[in-house]
Amino acid sequence: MFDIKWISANPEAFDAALARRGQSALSGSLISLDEKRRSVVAELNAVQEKRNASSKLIGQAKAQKDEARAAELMAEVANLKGELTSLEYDSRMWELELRNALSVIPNLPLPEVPEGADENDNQPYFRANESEATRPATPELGFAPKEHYELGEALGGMDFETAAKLSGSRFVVLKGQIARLERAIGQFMLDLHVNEHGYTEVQPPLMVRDEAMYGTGQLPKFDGDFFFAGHGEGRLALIPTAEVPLTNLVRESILLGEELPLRFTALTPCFRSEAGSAGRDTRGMLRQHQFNKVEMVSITTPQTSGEEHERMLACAEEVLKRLGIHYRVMMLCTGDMGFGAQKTYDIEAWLPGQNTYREISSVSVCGDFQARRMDARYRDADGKPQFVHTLNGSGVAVGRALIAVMENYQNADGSISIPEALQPYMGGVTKIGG
RNA sequence: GGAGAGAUGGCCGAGUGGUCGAAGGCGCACGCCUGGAACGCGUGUAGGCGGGUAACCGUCUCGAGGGUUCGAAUCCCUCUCUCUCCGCCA
Repeated sequence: MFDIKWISANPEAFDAALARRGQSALSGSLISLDEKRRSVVAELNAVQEKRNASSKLIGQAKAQKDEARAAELMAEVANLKGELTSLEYDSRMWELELRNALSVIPNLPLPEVPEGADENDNQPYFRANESEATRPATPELGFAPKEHYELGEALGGMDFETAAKLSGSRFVVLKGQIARLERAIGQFMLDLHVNEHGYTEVQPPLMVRDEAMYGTGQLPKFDGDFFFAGHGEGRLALIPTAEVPLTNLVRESILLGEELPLRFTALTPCFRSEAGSAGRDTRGMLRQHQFNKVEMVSITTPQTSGEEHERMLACAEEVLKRLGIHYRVMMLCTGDMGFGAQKTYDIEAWLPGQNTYREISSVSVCGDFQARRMDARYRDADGKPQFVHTLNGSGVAVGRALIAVMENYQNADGSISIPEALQPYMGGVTKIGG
């Protein structure tokens, strides 16, 4: 959500940034909408002022028992009534119109974000002092690696057929040590962020109101991408990511500057309809309707969101370093970024079975885009309320981390070694199968 | 699911139709007092929107929305949420 005042003051910058996202110019129509709105509001205020002044005089006249004077004033005010009603209606309408127009505009990319159409234009990202060598190496398997579902099915721990009987496609039943491994990965990551990265563990609701979905930008534009459960007359959305409840934790509030940054993390199931991805990644558990994910959310001041973004990326990377899984970091181009993001880093894990990198985490800074939608503010040094900045990142997707562990730690006999970091969570088990 | 109570500023709490954005207290900030503090005294202390370079002015907001009225925190309707008791239940 954008500040119409900012757009009015910087129409060229606004349209230029939109153009980088492949959107046509909007400042002209938005500004004229706002001008109409403001002129109605100004008129409404003037009439209200007149009415209020007269009403006070009526009170005084009545107090002095001057009924004649009171009657005269009352007649006067009665005439304003129709005008008032229609102005109130108009101002509400223009307000809504402007809000609706603003609510479907995606966030603007930061200057350093590379311009591009799709994922092919994303750019590898390294910090200073960082290179391939500072990240875990690819495994030297010495045999033809299998894909995770081949391994999982052979081990009897991954059952897509039965899941289909229960729920259809894009679901899986995990069993035995594979189920335990999935749990271990989630626990390990959650503990890492809580114990070492300073995040507060949260167990949020998995079903949320439309308002919460609107706050983080999932609605109104992407209604078809989610599951909804009927609830009374209305509905509740099954969260597509814990970003929604974690970020909305601060909605409609004014925080103290000293409280920031706030850092939340949660391990939750996520639900996505995958409506637009028929035929993509249909085998295995890469793309499911339901999956677990550890999410990180930070609430910061505008001054610190940039460095928090780097910090959050490092927190997510640390998961892969500890698991010893090779990965790369990509800075998403303008065409590949999500609706609410100003800048996004994707972490892509190396999957030997697929012989490619696949996204396992996405870390975004949203500026005040979500804060405006949620009305989440803090008091700055002058005590003035300002919108916070919000960030979110996976730390990381559990289902995909399971895939990565299985494919990277597979042995020639189809067994899977357990990375050291996970062994305490597996009751000391060092290998599955074999 | 049944019965009842309630929602006011950072917090507590008064206010049942008229000058109330709202008494009083607490908290907080600043000033005075003090060697320094406490005490005491004084001043200030919500947010949105519109106008204005600004000081400031106007307007809206007492859970949300609608209604009655010249005028609503106060009256009426609907909704949301919270609490208590009963029933059911992981």
